[in-house]
Amino acid sequence: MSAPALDKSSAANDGEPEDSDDLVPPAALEAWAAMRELVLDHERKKEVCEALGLSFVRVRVLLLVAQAPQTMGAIAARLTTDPPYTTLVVDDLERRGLVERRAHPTDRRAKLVALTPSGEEAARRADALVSAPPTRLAALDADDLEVLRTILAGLSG
Amino acid sequence: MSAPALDKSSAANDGEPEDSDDLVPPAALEAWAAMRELVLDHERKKEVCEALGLSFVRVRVLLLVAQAPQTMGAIAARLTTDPPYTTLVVDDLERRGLVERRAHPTDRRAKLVALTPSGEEAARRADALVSAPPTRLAALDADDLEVLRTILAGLSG
DNA sequence: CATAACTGTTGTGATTGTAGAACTAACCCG
DNA sequence: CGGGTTAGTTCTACAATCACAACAGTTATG
Repeated sequence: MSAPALDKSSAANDGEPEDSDDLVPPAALEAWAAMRELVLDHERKKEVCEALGLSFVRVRVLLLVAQAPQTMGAIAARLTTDPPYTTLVVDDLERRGLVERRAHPTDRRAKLVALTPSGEEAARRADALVSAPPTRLAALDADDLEVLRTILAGLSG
Repeated sequence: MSAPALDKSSAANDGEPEDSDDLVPPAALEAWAAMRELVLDHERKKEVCEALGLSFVRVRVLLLVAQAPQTMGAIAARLTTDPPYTTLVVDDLERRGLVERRAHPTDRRAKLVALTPSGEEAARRADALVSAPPTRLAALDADDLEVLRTILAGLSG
């Protein structure tokens, strides 16, 4: 990469309540930039989508529901899609036999979206593609990787 | 987050030439998962888009061209959009006075897309939002951050 | 020079995602 | 019970993205 032309002297943000720190350590900025580049460069939306024959939102639903059955609201919140569209997407996945809507145990209004067996299979394939680290990461020293893992493990919310 | 339900015993991928390693260190898998979660969780497409009044592809073009003027082809390749759509997006940005098409110095077919002054201003604002690290990252020890920065610096391709 | 390859554009159409109002069914609370 | 709220759906209209074919101008190649 050549030299970036942007003056990044003030990377503080103004409006948002989140990360409203005024003093961000430079090391954090650089580490963040490197991580962003690594992750965003390696995104394989195209590959995953055409491997499963699904649009990316649908894959995200699959991957989310694979962790645990979710209500429609939870899915919408996590994917930042509005309720109508969420309904549409889940309808489609249900029509394909990948998910099913179950009754919510305590709230009869809500529905729990869960994977069917073939949905699990699809989710597994998607996950295999998505969670394979890029070569340049996997090629690091075992020691460095261990350090990375340890530090980053503390961040998982 | 509760326990994931997917069996990730084999995260090796089959088809792609890239990362075709069969032996991926577990630490790499975990580090990768943590980084992905951090980056993808923190994406602020919505905020950036409504801050600039532009769709996300347009913001990406701005950010890309901010590094250095690019040909249409280079933009299309980097954003994985096809040429026709790239033309459309750059047209729009040009109409808004954020970028301009200049003549390519050596190839008269090609055009170099560069930022106008107000485009630079917009890119600066976008960058400020996008490159601000999440709080949980910035909140790490100075030592840990330094280690992260050092290890990750070696990966920037 | 003639042909082939490349860069970018135009035009058309399909697919995907976004936004809003209106509605049903179920829950909650006084 | 009755009014207010929530979860999800339907319907509508629209913006954004993607895909395909055809084209002009320029460059490269034999």
